[in-house]
Amino acid sequence: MVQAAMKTGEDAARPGRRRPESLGKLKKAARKLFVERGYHATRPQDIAREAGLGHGTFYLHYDDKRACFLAFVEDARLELQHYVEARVSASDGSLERTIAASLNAIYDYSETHPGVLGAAMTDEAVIDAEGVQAVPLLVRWGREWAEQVRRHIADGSAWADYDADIVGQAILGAIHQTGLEGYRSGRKRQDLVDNLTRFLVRALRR
Amino acid sequence: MVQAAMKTGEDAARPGRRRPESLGKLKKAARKLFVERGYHATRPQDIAREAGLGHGTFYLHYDDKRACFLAFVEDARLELQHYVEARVSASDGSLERTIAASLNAIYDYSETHPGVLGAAMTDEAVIDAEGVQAVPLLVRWGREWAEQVRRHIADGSAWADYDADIVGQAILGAIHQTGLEGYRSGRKRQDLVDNLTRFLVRALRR
Amino acid sequence: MVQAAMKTGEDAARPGRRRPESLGKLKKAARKLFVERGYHATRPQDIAREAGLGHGTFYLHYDDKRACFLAFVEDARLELQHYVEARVSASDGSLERTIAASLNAIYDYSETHPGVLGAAMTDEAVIDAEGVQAVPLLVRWGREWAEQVRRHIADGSAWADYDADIVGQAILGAIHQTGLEGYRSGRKRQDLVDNLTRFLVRALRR
Amino acid sequence: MVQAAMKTGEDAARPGRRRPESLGKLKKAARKLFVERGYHATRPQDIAREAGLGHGTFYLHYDDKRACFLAFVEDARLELQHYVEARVSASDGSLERTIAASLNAIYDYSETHPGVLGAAMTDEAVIDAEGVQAVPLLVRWGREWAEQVRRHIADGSAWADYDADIVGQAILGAIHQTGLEGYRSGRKRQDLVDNLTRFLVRALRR
DNA sequence: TATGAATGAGCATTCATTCAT
DNA sequence: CATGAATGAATGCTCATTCAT
Repeated sequence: MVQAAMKTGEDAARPGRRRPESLGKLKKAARKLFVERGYHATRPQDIAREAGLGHGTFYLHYDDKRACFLAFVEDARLELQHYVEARVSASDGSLERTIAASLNAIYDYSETHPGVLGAAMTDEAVIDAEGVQAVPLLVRWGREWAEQVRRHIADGSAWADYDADIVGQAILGAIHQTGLEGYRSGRKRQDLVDNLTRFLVRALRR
Repeated sequence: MVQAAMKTGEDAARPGRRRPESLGKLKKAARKLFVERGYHATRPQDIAREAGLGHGTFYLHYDDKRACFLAFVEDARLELQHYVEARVSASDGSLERTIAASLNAIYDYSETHPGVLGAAMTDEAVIDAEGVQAVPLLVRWGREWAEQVRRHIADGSAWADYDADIVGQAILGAIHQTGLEGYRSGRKRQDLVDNLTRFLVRALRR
Repeated sequence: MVQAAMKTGEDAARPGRRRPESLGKLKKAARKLFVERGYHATRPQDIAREAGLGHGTFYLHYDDKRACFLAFVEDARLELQHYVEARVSASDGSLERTIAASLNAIYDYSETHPGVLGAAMTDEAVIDAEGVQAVPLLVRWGREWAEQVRRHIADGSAWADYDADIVGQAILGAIHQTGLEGYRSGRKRQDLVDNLTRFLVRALRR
Repeated sequence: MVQAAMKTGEDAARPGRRRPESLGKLKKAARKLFVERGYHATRPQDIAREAGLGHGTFYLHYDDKRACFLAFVEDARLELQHYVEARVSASDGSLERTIAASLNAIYDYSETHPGVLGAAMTDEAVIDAEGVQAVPLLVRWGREWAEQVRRHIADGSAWADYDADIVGQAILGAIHQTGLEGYRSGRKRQDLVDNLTRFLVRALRR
């Protein structure tokens, strides 16, 4: 689904028949609009037009608006995951470096993809009254932090009296809220990273 | 349930000439429905009927749905503030006690007013596409924590190398996220308070 | 539901508050359009406009388009019932007179309410794929004929070897089809009544 | 299932150059779906997929959905006609035998092709708001009955005071309605045939 | 001859808000 | 002060049909 060539502008390979480049266009358009206007103010029709496609084409690729938004969220999640994993695995495993690397990854992502995280974290309760399905994005990320905490407890670098799940959520919450407000009030990124790293390291390190 | 105040915000209804009964009924009904169904799934008409009033009466007291929601949020904010202030001022001023008292106040409020904080924190971007006005509730609470942090830095009980504003948001974020997910997953309140108190005290105390 | 006065054009009584004349207007408009265009080609919006009302008003009075159509059918059924009952009870009870009176009533109704019966008999399977509810109008009318047949069998004026239910449907079917096609091809009403009366009387009378 | 004919109507597809396989598949699929879901709930796309063909192929064989439905109706009409002709010509020409043979043919067809007659008789007003074209199937069948009646009047076996056209429609209506409701309510076929034969014979025979 | 992605007019329905009473 | 009938812009979604391949 996006292997190489693209007909309209690039070069057009000839394998199969036609390239389903529409989905790619829709994804890009959806991200742009969800970020710019938010979920409620974005109509499927707007996404289609932004993608240069007809209204109906949207429904060829997504069951409904909700499915499109969820796909956007999932994409963002995976992208951020790659960012973080790359930075973290490049650091030594120390608590401080892990945290700093994670924070830097998140801020890098935020800077190169402005607004995406904010849009992707739209409370799911808000996008569909019923069928609240799945675990919210923030909670999933909190669980990943819980995993980190567990690891550091196990290797003796973090306090053993913590409940990793609770502390994982706490860390994620601190990062999230700091990032949101830091962004709003125009704080310098290095200050945010420094303060937050210090804060979290002190909270965790035995 | 809150008759005085009501001028901090923007609605301030009709100042209460004779029987401000209707406003009280509407407030109660609005809180009930915003909590039960959320902002989008609650219609002014539903609020009016729940209050036992005609549909039009709603607009006698609120300019629009948004104003009604904002009034609900403001009320919740003030109520929680009273809870926290009462508990905190009853404790000695130590960092640990202050934090523990705050957390207990928040959890007490959540238990006696189930769902209210969750509903009140509905992202404002969601309730009005344009004119994102006002500072979100969470940020305001974060600022109050920043104030606390500043105090503790001043009296030497907290690390002086912190930027109080950043750390204040971090604390609020940790509390918020922990509370949300703790509620979702049914954690025991004492575990939440204990872990979080430990976490924050270690992060702050010099 | 249309008792006397009418505000807009007639005279406006002052009893209660306001007259729910909208429902009456909608009923009239719905009948007109269902008759002229059929169920599928009539949009709720068209009905509202025809009634001189806003789109939304339609949904103040009917849950949905289907409910509106069903109400139209029910009204037509009752009206025809009154026509038939009046004519039949005015005749002596003889088989021939009963049949002729019924047929005349039906043709009178058709002439004074052109197209209504045709529209009202729209197959219900057609108006809603699911929830085929209720017994089709034709079948209900067939049952009323079955009742007549049963009576005539009981008093010895009709053949006792008939199953009244089957024959009731047969009679109704003969009337229906004859009426439809007679209308289409412009047959003289008296010819239809005469032939059909003869046909049914000979079929039934012992 | 019907490969010859197909030119009585209006579609006539591509005359069958090479492999008219696709048309056959489409016919089968269309019949299945029109019977199972009805006209409105069946999309050309569904028919094509059911036939194992691409969506576009549908329009290679039919001008539009309506033409496809009409072809289905015509096929059913011809099939039933063959059934009836075979049975009727096998009987002696007496009124009673002719009627009984016809009824049996119809019920045989209904039993071996469940739902087909019901679907084929979908009111044409319903399948196309404008250009009500063509004579409805029922009316055409009514005319065939009129022909029978004329014959029996001519040979003296039926009352001469009947207008054959009117009575033909009446007969067809009685058969149709009885069949529909008999099917719905699960009447035994023999009862239906017996009662209806008696009913019609008595109505007609001088 | 066959395909299926693309289209966009069209539809039923909702809901925040107004205003005559 | 209170009412609730009325409004109509707006929304999410469907589907018969076309056309580039």
